This record gives sequence, structure tokens and C-alpha cells, in this order.
Amino acid sequence: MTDSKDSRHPRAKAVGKRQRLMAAASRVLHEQGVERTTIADIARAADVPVGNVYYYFKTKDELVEAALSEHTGHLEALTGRLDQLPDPRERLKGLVEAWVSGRDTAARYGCPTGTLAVELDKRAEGGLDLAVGHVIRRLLDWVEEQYRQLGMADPEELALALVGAYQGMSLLSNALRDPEIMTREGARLVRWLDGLTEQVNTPGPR
Amino acid sequence: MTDSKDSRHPRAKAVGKRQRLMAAASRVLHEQGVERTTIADIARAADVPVGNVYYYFKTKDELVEAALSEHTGHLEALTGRLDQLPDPRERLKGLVEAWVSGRDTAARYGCPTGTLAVELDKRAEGGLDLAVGHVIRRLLDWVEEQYRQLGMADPEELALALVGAYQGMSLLSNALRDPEIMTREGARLVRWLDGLTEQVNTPGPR
DNA sequence: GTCTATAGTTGGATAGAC
DNA sequence: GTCTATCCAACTATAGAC
Repeated sequence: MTDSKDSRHPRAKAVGKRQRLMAAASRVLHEQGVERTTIADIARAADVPVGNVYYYFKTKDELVEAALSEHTGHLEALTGRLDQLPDPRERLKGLVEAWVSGRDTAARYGCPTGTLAVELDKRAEGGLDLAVGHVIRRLLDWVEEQYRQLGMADPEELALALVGAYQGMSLLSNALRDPEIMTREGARLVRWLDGLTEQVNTPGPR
Repeated sequence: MTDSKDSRHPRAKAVGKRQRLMAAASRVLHEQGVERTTIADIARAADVPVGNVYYYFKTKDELVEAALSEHTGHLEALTGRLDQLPDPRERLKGLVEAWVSGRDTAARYGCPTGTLAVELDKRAEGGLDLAVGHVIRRLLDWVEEQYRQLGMADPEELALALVGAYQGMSLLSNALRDPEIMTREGARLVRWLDGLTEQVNTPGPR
């Protein structure tokens, strides 16, 4: 937002603030967790006066929902870029590389979507917990499609194993505060993807 | 507590209450999450008057710590039982079976230790986050030892992969509310453990 | 559309009677 | 050791001036 006082049309500033709030919500909720984050925290991070937040988001849950849709957006953007690659195997390897490139964040705060899923599961109201499930489902489906294109048997199972491995290594890396776990496990997954044709079809943890 | 008013020695009732509080804390914190759980919730679940809780645990964090040590206890008990088995491979398979047998709880509330790790990571104070790391480390070490006894190369890596797979499948199963994910992924892990010897694993002295 | 002030509620923690 | 009453801080959400 370089032009913070422009006079395009009435909407201009509003949209800017809404976007800033969404981005801030996504970041702060990930770092501090949903329950520990106050509306004031998000307002501050977005550089928006506290009271004004409620003009854009009527409840805290709506902010959480907004953060979730940010995650969805990032996921779509990533898979969209990977879809440019001609080979499904390269697409999957690109996905793993993207995960590994986020190792420092993962080691410090965990996987943004995964930790959100854990937190929202405990949050009874609003069915937000099911919404996270949809985001994860979407990733699962994309991965499954790649395996299908590779002609693998049981692509659904393989997708669960790959995404599960990512969630698992993120959690361990976070709990032990060690980004190297992401690097090592990522390398293992890439190695496994490379050897796919030779393997039967079950991806052991190796 | 059938004998709730016995007169053994002053400690008798006190120990009972403390134990009840620990067990209740462990269960309720897992189901509702740390932040959403109030002292009153735990007191109610343990059937102890609210105000009395503070006699046993001075802060909420101490209750969380107590719950964590309950988890440690369960883990020790499990590995202790598995250590009775003569074959390391059977011990690992027994571990996976134990995980799968908890599928319904995992699908509803996630892995007790894993979700706790995620939550405590966001909880700045008290270094409780590092304490969860120790529990996970302990599991990792035990698994690593089994692989070592099997003569596998890089047992540390294999331990990370196995425990990571468990954390990942718990999270996915929870996010998608599907216990079958635990069953399927568990079967895959067992299959992989069974085929271990046939697999190549870095040629060299074993 | 923007912002301040504040209402209303919840929950951790303590004081102190029994 | 047990329990009640209560203090106090924090936070969501709203009312209403500008």
C-alpha cells in the first residue's frame, strides 16, 4: 500500500485495509495461535485502528476464516505454478521442495494449515474445523491426481502418505525446533519419488 | 474412590485428588485444547471443588505439566510392555498397532502428544513447549533403538520417518474426521516393517 | 467509512474463613 | 487440608461521535 491516501473511488482504501487485515491475520494467527491472538494484535500488525476492524470483520471467527482463505489462495497459487511443469513426478518433487523451502517457518511455528487444523478442531463453534478439512482435502486431491497421471496403483493411499509425511515432519521439526528435519525428510521423499517406477507401490517411510 | 472418607493417614485423600486431577487434566486438555479449558472444567471432571485445585497445582501451567507427565507415563508403560517382545520388528509392529487402536480418539481429537505440542508451541511462557519435545524425543529414541537392533542403516532417519508418519496420519485423520485413515496408514506401515529385510538399505557393514 | 470509549463477560489467581 | 468469595486482568464486541 504505497498510495495510502489516494482518491480513486471510495472502495480503494477499504479494499486495501481488508487485504492488509487478511494478510496480517494469516501471519499472526499462525505465529501466536488462534486463541492467544487478540483482535488488537491483528489490527496492530495490519496497521489498522482496533475498533475499525469490526467494520470489515464482524467477529473473530470471520478473521480466522479469512486467514484460512489466504492459505487456500497460497495453495492454489503453488499448485498452479507446479501445473506448468510437464511431468507429474516433477510436479510432486516441486511440491516437496516448496515444503522444504519453508523449513525455518515450519520449525518455528509448524505448518500453517496443519497447526490451524489442530487449533480449530478444539474450537467448537462455527464449523471452521470442517473448513480446514476442505483445504487439506484439496491438496490431497491434487497430489492424488499426479500419482494417477503417473499410472500408480492406489493413488489415494499414496497421496495420504505424502501429505501425511509432510504434516508429520512439520510437527516433529516444530516440536524439536529443528529445521534440518525438514531438509532430511524432504530429501528422503524426493529420493522416493525418483525411485517410484522401480518400487512396487507402497511408499514405506524410506 | 470408594472410600472417600477413610482415615488412613492424612495423605491418602490428598494423593487421590491429585491423581484424579492429573488424569482429568490429561483427558480434558486433550479434548478441549489447552486454551479452551478452564481450571473449572478440570475440577469438574475430577470431581474436586474449583477453589481446591490451587492447593495441588499453583497455576494452570502446572496442570498442563502434570498432563504432560501423564502422557510420558503412558508412553513408558507402552514401550515397557513392548520391550517384553523378543523381536525388535515385532516391537515396532506392536507400536503401530497401539497407534491404530487409538484411531477413534485420534480422529476426534488428534494425537494427545502431537496436539499438545502444537498448542504449547504457541504458549510463550514456562518453556512447556520444550518439555513436549522431550517426550517426543524419548519416543524417537526408543524407535531408533529398535531399528539399530535390526541392524538397519541410519536408524535415526527411520525413526523420524515412522514417528512422523504417525503424527501425520493422526493429523489428517483428525482434520478429515476419518478413523479409517489410521487403519489404512497403519496397515501400510506394518507392511513396510514386514518387508524391511528385503529392502536395500545402503550397502555396507550391517 | 473511521475511530474512541466502554460495556459486558470470562477466567486465572488469591485471601481468608472453616 | 478444604472451600467460598472475590479481586483483577484481558478480551470480544458494541454504541455512537466524528
